[in-house]
Amino acid sequence: MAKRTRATRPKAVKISDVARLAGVSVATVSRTLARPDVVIEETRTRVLAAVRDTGYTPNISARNLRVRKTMVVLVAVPDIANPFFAEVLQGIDDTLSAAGYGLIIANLAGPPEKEARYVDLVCAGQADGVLLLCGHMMRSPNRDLRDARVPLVAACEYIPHETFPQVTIDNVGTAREAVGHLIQLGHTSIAYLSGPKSNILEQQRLEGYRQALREAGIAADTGLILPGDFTFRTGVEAGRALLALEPAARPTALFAANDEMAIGLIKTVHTAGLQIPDDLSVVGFDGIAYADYCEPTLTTIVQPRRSLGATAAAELIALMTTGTAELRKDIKLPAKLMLRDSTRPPRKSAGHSFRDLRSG
Amino acid sequence: MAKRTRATRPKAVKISDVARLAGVSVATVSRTLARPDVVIEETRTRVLAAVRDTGYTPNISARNLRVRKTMVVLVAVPDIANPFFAEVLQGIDDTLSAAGYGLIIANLAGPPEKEARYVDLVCAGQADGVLLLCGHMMRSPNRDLRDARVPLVAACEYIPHETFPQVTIDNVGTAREAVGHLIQLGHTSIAYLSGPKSNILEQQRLEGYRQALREAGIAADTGLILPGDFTFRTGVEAGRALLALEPAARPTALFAANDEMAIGLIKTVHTAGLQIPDDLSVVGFDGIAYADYCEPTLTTIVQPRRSLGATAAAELIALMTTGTAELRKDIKLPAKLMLRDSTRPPRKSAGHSFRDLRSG
DNA sequence: GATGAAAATGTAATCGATTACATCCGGCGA
DNA sequence: TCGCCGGATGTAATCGATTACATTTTCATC
Repeated sequence: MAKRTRATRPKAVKISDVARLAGVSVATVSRTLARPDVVIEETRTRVLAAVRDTGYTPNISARNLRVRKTMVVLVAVPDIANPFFAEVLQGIDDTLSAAGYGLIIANLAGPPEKEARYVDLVCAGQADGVLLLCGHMMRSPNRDLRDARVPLVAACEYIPHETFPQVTIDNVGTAREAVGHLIQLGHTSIAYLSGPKSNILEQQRLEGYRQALREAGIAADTGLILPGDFTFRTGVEAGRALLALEPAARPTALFAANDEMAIGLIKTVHTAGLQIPDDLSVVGFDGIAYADYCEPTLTTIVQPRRSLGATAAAELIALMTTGTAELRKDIKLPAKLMLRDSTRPPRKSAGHSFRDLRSG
Repeated sequence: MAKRTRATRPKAVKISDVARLAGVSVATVSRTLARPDVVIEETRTRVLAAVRDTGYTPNISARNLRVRKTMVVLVAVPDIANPFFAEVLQGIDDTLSAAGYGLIIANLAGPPEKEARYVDLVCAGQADGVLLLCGHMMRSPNRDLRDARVPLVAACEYIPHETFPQVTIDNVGTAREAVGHLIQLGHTSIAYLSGPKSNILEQQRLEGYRQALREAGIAADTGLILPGDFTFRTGVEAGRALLALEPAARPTALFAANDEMAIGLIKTVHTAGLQIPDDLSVVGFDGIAYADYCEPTLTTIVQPRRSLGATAAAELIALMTTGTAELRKDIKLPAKLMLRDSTRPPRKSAGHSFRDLRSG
């Protein structure tokens, strides 16, 4: 007489079915599956046979309800279509799914109410932990993610003033190294193609740029800081801005806060007739796959994308299983400068680093 | 006295707490939240106030256990780092999360036992539906995804001999159109850079290529079919193969089964001194973002990536909620040829389509 | 063979929500 | 006034697994 209002999934084998078939109690079945060593050999084989025959698999909702765990973690990603994050996600996925966790991906590109929905979901206990790749604490109108009393770990983008573990690279130091490479080559007029000012990565990379110039005794010229927002499009715009300058006033090198902008810029100035790297050396940041595909290939800072994800995931697992683990608050992973075809000494220079050329 | 073996999440507000505070029964609270119209105004406001004061959110595991639903769908993706799928995922995510579903992403790049784990997970009732972007039926050693008795929908890659809905583009027809464009321009020696032979998309695109040649009365030259596997690397290799040919024997145009290979090939032959499109016209397939970033920009077939995802998701939702809906088995979405800078009439030709030049 | 500890298994409470069914109450028609 | 109807709410069964505690079995030892 059961009238099915909604689509109902039929007949599921449950633990009591297995128990009946094996001639044991449900407790024994559960134990056989959870801790095989505590049941006697003979019972175990009987139970396992029954499990196989019935095709039993435990109902996860029931288990979760009982043990108060969900075995899923939520990963907040700024933009899933961004290849950089896609690779970080791979690392996360590898580690987490090996440990038996499922992951819900919260793609924050899109309407902001989505973020709120995800926060509520976590607060409702739908996840055992959260991985933030998004550079900010997620909020919903009434709650904060912290209210969820769930372990948090951040990766890639540093979130200031927080106490949970964060897995990042040394953006300041690596940016300094990138610009240092240009200086080594003999460049003294080095532009910076920036990200959105509010972004922490942008702030750190800009700081690295400044430090490198300062160390080399090169005066920072604010006219050489081009606005951008990490997208290809703004790279193109920056390229046009460069072309609009008097040739003599043009920088001989440029450090871009990420690869996408660098590639956009290169494409633009290259089509306009500038030679890369002869007329302009370019260094990017991130090490996305296309940095190695474009023409010329891009010298860039390669971030350990998979490791960033995997490390953060491992840290979160530790946190989730052992409660408050030893909080390694700031975990820095090494990023390295990958030399490719987009950098070279400036034309006028002999190739040595005559740092005081600038003082004219 | 509660000794916490595992990390236990503390104090969760439950429905009975709300009921007590509001001075009503749990049933009333549940009803207030599920069907506000059946409780009287005064009670409703009292309950809602209690909900707000306590910060109550229902325990999803408990609800799922009771109503036998999970509100999550599993999405099987061949490779999450592939920008094409990343965008399809966006469409899926938009639609699904708007409808209140969470999504578990099964990234099939990686060890095959992962696929099995996901199959088991679905069979265990952990998902209400599955979206397959992977071109094959998922399996685990003992089970098939069909055993899960859960709605399935496939998208992007067609899976033959199945009865569930599939959302794809007309690969044969669009490939024919792409090659037709080259023929229109006057090309008669047109190479094909193929995908892996076992892949259905490859088979369909190859078929489209053949049809276009046949219609134009051009004899298919199997020497012009270059092996590839959809990766950038094989595009590079194909480029080298092309360069190794006698200049006179080289095709004047090439159709690549996807953009990534096309870009790899262009980069390779371009660095070697061939002019694109003057010496070689190239058409790609997919319309990934980089097709518009590379130098020259790539003429390609643009797939409606977001719509593919969104449509498939919508179809799955229909299936999940209304049981066996009207099964629109094959849903074809339009893809369009995007003309950019990588195609042009062949050098010798006047630019008109003198199709019978070949018979010379 | 009795004894007790340890090992194996069983019983039943529990997790937190949904919902069929029971109950209560007010109002309306006869 | 009685009885009935229907709307609002309460009671308690239920979903399916885990596990504390109870009970039974095993077995080494004297």
